[in-house]
Amino acid sequence: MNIYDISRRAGVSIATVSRVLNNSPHVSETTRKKVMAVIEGTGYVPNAFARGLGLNTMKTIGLLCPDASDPYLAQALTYLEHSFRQKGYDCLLSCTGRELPARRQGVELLKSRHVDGIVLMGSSFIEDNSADNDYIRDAAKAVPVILLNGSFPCENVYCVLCDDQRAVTDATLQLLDSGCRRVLYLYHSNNYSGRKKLAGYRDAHEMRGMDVDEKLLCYFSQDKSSVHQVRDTLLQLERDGLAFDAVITSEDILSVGALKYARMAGRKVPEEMCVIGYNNSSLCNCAEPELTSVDNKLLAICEHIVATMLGVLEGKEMPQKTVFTGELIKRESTR
Amino acid sequence: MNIYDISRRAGVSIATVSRVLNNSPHVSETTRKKVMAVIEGTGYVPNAFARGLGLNTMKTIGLLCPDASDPYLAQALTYLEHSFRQKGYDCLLSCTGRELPARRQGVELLKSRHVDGIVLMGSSFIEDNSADNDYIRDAAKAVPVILLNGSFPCENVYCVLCDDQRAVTDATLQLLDSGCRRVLYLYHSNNYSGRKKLAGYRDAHEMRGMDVDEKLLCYFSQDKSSVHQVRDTLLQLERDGLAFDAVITSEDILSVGALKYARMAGRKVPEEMCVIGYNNSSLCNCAEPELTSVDNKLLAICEHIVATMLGVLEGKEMPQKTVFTGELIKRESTR
DNA sequence: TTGTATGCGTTATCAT
DNA sequence: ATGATAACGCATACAA
Repeated sequence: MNIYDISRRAGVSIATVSRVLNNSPHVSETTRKKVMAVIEGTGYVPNAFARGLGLNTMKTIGLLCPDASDPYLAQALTYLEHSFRQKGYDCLLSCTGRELPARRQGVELLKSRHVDGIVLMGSSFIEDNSADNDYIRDAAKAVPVILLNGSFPCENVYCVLCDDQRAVTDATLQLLDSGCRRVLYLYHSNNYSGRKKLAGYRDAHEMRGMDVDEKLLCYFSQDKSSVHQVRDTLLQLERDGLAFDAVITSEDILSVGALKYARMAGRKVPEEMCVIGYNNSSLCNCAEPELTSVDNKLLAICEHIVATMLGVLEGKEMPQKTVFTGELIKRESTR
Repeated sequence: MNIYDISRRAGVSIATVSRVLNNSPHVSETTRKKVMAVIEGTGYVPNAFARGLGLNTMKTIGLLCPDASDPYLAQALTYLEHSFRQKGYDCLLSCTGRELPARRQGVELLKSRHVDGIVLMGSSFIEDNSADNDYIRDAAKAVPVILLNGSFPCENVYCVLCDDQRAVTDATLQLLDSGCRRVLYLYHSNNYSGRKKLAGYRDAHEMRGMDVDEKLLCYFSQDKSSVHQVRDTLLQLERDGLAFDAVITSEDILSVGALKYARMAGRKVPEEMCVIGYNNSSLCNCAEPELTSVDNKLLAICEHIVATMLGVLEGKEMPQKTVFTGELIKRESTR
């Protein structure tokens, strides 16, 4: 069943059928009704591929997601997909992992499928070595690219993010001002966002005239950041004589590990030790005690991403960079 | 840059370029090299829409996911997308929520985009009222449909699932045989899978010659199933005089709520009360104490879904229904 | 082995 | 207001 069949049955030309389909104003009411009747009677649906070929778009957004099973990214995925679909765009998903070659390949794939725009989800996309970001610059030449939680000044690349540095500063100050003296910092990324958070940690100490003990900065590689790994590492640090009375982490999951440590070491939270996570993910309510965490405004970020993408696709001028402010959500793991 | 440009620059016909592109054997090595050189020199990529129009496929699988932020479905999403992409198929994602009209619309959308196959993720797709499943029968007339954790006998619909009933029976027996006498059952779905799990709970009691106290069956609606809601409901049940010494739930998240209750009520887990979840999701390690849960073999299910889909698309005969057996993963919340 | 011609199902540009 | 026809870019049957 194609447009020719419809035109034949309705006794009009395919041009008229097409006009009815795209509700062009240049159709008489009578013929419109006649054609619509045939369309509904046959259940005809226009062929999306042919339409795509003619218009050079299938109204599709490519979502590049390092890991859809990460609660934070899964939440973002849900928000983005929902909003885009509401606006008439479908989402092509590509879970590439965090390795550069795979990400590059993911972008290549999306480009080859002629998506209308690409969203890079998460701060892990920007590499330090500028040349390693060429695949993004390249993609931006073809379609608008939007970064979720990343900063990358480039034509046709738009950035929507949270001020991580300030958010961590505020969170750290909260710890210091509530009496904590040695705040352990756990992180598992050295990328742009990761460095910003670390800088926030340092800022807070500087603001209170305190030196940062570099031994308090504890890095976990992505694959070694399971709850148990973190717990065991902290137990070991304690045995090695490292003292700390608070923990702040770059991700909620690391904080859950810290809470596990506290329980095993018999340290009361928050009385003897405070913990603050980051992302305000669904883990916060599941943790015991429930986790104080930085809400980095994911919903607002996602909505802004969709609005920006649609604006760009409509040819409007859109802000290259939009920054939201994080907010500390206090629960049971802090005083 | 299209196939005509390439053919002109290479001094051959578009047919030859096409042959090179699809590595047909009927091309001399010299011309192949000549054409490849031009292709690589220009960075030409064939237009996916035109190709789709001609072949009537863009090698795309539609994933219908009620909620990508659910840890279990997010995990499935990751597995499926990864496997499909490895096999050369891209995934179009549609997070429709759990309401019938939206799901119906989601299927419609995927069909209109001519996906090669559809995966319905989760047991919430099959309605009790047979007519309400017509949209699935309808979709199956156009493309193969695969159900993740659902059973639906229908031509061109394939089912891959875990034997939930038996898994819950085994889990419940484990509780009864370790001395628990009053096992509370928390669930939040009355669909096919939900009823199977409940039946498993009843089976276990029957096998041990015990009657089921209907007051121990506690339903939570999807939107009222937050950790806190569960905790508060259990506190109220206890105040109302309902006695129970174990909890088994249809989802891990409900078990987390039960653990929250235990802590607030001052009941020691597992000494005074045991808890078993379902799905063996990432929440299990985050909970305190860590949650014993039924592993329903998600990875195996997803891999089998992909294999089945590819088989069907290649015209092979594939099993209509494949059942995996769940496995109880013991952690700290049981004796 | 290579080239020519046609179909795929739309949308858009002209005429009328 | 409507119709004829040309793109759109590829795959492929058929011819050479």
